[in-house]
Amino acid sequence: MQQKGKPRSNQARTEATRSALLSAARKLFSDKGYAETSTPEIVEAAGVTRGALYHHFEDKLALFRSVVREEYIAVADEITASVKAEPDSAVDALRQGSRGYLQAMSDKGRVRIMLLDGPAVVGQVELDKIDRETSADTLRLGLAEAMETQQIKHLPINALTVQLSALFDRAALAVSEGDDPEDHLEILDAFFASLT
Amino acid sequence: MQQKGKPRSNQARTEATRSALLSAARKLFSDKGYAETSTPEIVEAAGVTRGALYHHFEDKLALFRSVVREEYIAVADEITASVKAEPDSAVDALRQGSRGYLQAMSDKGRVRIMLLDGPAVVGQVELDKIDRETSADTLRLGLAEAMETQQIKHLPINALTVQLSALFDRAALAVSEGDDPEDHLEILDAFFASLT
DNA sequence: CTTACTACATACAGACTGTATGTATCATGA
DNA sequence: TCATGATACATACAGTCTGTATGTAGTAAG
Repeated sequence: MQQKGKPRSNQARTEATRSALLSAARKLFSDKGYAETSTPEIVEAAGVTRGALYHHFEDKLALFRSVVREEYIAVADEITASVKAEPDSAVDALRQGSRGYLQAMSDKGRVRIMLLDGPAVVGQVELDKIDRETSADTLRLGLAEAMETQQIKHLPINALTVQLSALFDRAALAVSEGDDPEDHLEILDAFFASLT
Repeated sequence: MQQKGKPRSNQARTEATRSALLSAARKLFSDKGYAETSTPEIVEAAGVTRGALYHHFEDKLALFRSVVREEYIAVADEITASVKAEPDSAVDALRQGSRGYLQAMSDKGRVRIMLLDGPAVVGQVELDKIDRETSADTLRLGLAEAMETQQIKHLPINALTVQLSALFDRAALAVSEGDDPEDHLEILDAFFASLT
């Protein structure tokens, strides 16, 4: 029977520690918010020491950024999965995507990290960058193509992308506070219809 | 020539101190954000001591809330002033209001306080409450009336109000980051048109 | 098997928040 | 007008947090 001195490769150690930190941090940031979560709390929940945290992450902010990025990736995956391979039209794709997004955001912790603390802590500019990287800029590209193929009106593409995201985000926020998703989807559909 | 022992009524003292604190706090919160602004900094800028701050405000958060409320009031006033007494239609009122809002939010500090730190620090729910109180819920009431008078489609009023606000907010945010206001106003107009 | 490097653990300095307590100024009733 | 109480602060302190510096154990490499 092996004592506590388990031999593990450095790579395995790093992966285990980083993963434990990210997981513990995600839960605490979700539950209490970034500012109200202390690094001592995080490391205790993760079963490591602050030394480990500051070895793997530059600071508390860098840890939060990593958590945010993981959330963005997870959401992008869920949306992709929710949209059928071949939507009937660009608007149909938007409709499916908006439902997928609201579904993916039906987690209060996720809303807090991505829509409340995220903009304030890491800034909207960097958040947009993360979004583009993790979502492969799907929304913008989809809209651009829909414009080129005359499926929707020609409008300023950047502004349109930004504002559509805003609609999705605030809908998710409202739903997380108890609003009926269907009400918000109805407004979204009305907007999509106006694009044709 | 009066020495330093000026006699002032308690009311005057309170007003002067509170005002100095709010003004200094507003500038610092605008420039550096809530978390990065310390109470020692605030009181130094205001020319008072931390004792005065904690005498007039329960804590740093309460001071921030007061700053936020003042901003909401200022913005509501600017919007009201920007909308002509008798708009031609409900949609026309929306158009004017949206321009007034973007104008009022053309201050990066204001955007930071109201749209970035605000939601994260005081929470979206309480922010919405402040908004309703300070704006007299103008947007919602205007939309409700426009629906009754058949000027715009019948849609879930709460969700519509929330999402319209979202469009305004994100447009203001994007403009504060350098986007062209006209691009965003064009999208807003398209959305307004979709309501008729 | 030695040497270097990685992955931590521990200790510490500086700063910040909120509170407790002390003091000066103002309001008030006799 | 003078004592008494209330208000508006000022100062000191306790507890906590962040980031860094330094020390150590486990791992990789020759």
